[in-house]
Amino acid sequence: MPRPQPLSGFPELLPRQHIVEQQVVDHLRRAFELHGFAGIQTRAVEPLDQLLRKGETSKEVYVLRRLQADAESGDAGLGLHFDLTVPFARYVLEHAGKLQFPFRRYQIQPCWRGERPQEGRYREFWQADIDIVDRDELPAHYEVEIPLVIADALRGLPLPPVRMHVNNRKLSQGFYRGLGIGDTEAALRIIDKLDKLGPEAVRKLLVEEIEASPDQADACLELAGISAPDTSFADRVRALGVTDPLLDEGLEELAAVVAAAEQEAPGLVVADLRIARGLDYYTGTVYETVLEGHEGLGSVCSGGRYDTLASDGRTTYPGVGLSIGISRLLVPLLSTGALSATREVPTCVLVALAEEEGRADANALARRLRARGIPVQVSPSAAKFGKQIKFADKRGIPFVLFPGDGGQDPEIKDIRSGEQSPVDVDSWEPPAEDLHPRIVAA
RNA sequence: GUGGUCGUAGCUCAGCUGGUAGAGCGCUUGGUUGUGGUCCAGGAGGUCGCGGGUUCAAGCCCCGUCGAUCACCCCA
Repeated sequence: MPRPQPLSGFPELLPRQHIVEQQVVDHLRRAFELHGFAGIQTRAVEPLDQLLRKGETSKEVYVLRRLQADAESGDAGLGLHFDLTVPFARYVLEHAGKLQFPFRRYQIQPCWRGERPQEGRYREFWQADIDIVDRDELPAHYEVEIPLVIADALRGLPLPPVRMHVNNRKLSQGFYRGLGIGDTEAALRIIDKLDKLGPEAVRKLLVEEIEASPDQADACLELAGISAPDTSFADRVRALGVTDPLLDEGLEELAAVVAAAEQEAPGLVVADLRIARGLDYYTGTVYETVLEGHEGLGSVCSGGRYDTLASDGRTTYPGVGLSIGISRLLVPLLSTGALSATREVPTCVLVALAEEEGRADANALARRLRARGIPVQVSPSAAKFGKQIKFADKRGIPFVLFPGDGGQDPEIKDIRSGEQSPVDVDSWEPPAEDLHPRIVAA
C-alpha cells in the first residue's frame, strides 16, 4: 500500500503535539469548572434544519448519509455541527425541563466545516465553548462575566498575549437608528467589512446599498473608528451628537464590560466599535479576540449575546457565550514549533533491563513507582545500557532506573545531567516539574 | 466553489541551455566487551505525486489528473 497522503483541512498531531493540546484542554476545563460551569457533550450530528435555520446557508455543512441508503430516499437530513452554539441551543430546548436556569455549561468538542482550508482554518477543528443561558430574561452582568472567565482560563497558558475586541450591537444599531438609517442590520453587515474593504469602499456601499446620505455614511465610519482600552469611548460616541435609547443602553452595557475587564484583567479588552460579527444571531455584546503577533490568523475566540437563538415559541432562552478556537490557536503554533512539550511520552522513568530474565523484577520495580503515581515503563529489550539510555533520551524520558543485580541497590540516573545515585524505590520522587510532560514555548 | 503557486530520500531542500539523482539532518553498524549525547569510519534508504505526449534521451518541456498550499468567500 502506498503511503497515505494527508487530508487537507484534517490536521493530525504527533504525540508530543497532542500532549500540548491535551494539557491546554485540561487547563481550560479546570478553569471553567472553577467558575462553576458544568461540562456537557452534544452528539456530532444535528438535523439539517436545525443547522441551517436563520438562513445560514453560507455555512459549508458536511451532510451524513448511510452508504446503504437507497439512492431515491435521499439523505436523512443530518449534518455535522459547524460550531457548538447552535447544538447547545437545541440541547437547551430539548432538555429545558431538566435543566436549572440560569444554566452555565462548557463544551469542548470537534466541529466540521467544508470550507477550503488555510492556516488556522480547518475542516475539522476543536472548539472550547462556554455559555450562560437563562429563561426569558438574561441579566447584562453575564456579558461582563463571560470574557473574564475566558481571560482567567487563558491566563497561565504559555501563549502569546491575546487582545479581545468588544462592541455592542445595541450601541451600533441604536446609533444608526438615531442617525435615521432604516436597515440597521444591513448597515452593521457593511461596517463589518471595514477591515477588508477600507473606508472608501464601505462608505460607497452604505450610500448605494442602504441609501444612506453621505453625512450618515460618514457618521457610521466615525463611529467605527472609535476604539479605546477604557470607558473613554463613551464620551467620544456622545461627542458625535447622536441620541437614541438603544444607543444609551449599548453604551452602558459596553462600558460595564470594559470597566470590569480593566479592573480584573488589565490589558485584555479594548472597546472597538467596528466589531460587528457577520449577521448571525447576536443582539448585544459581541467579542472577537486576536493573538498578538498572529493577527493574520483572525479571531481565536469569539462570541456574543443572543436573545432569540433558543426559543420554542412560548419560552425564549437568551444567552451569552464565547468559543475558543483550540485548533486555530494551537495548530499553527505547534507546526512552527513555537509551542512544544518537554517530552513525547508520559513516561517519567524507564526501567533498564540487564538481561531478559530480569524482566519480572523490573516489572515489580515499575509497579512500586506507579503505585505512587509515577509514570513508568520497562525497557523493550535487554540491549546495551547505552542503547537503553538512548531509547529514553530520544523520547525525552528524564530518568533511567537501573535495577542493580545481585543484591546491589537500584540506581537512578538523570540522563540530562548524567548524575546517577542509589535510590529507595519506595520513597524516591522526581522533581515536581518532571513528573508529567510540560508545555514549553520556544 | 473561483484563481495563483508547489509536488525529488523519513525531514529540509539542491539538481545549470533536456544527457540516466545529490547534500545536510535523521536512521543504522562499527570504533566503544553492558552507561547515551561529542568525534571518526562505514551502511541502508528514491516507481523524481500519478498517467499520457514530444525526443535518440525527460526530475527538467507539453497535456491531463491527484494532492498540498496561498488568496478570494466565510469564519474558530
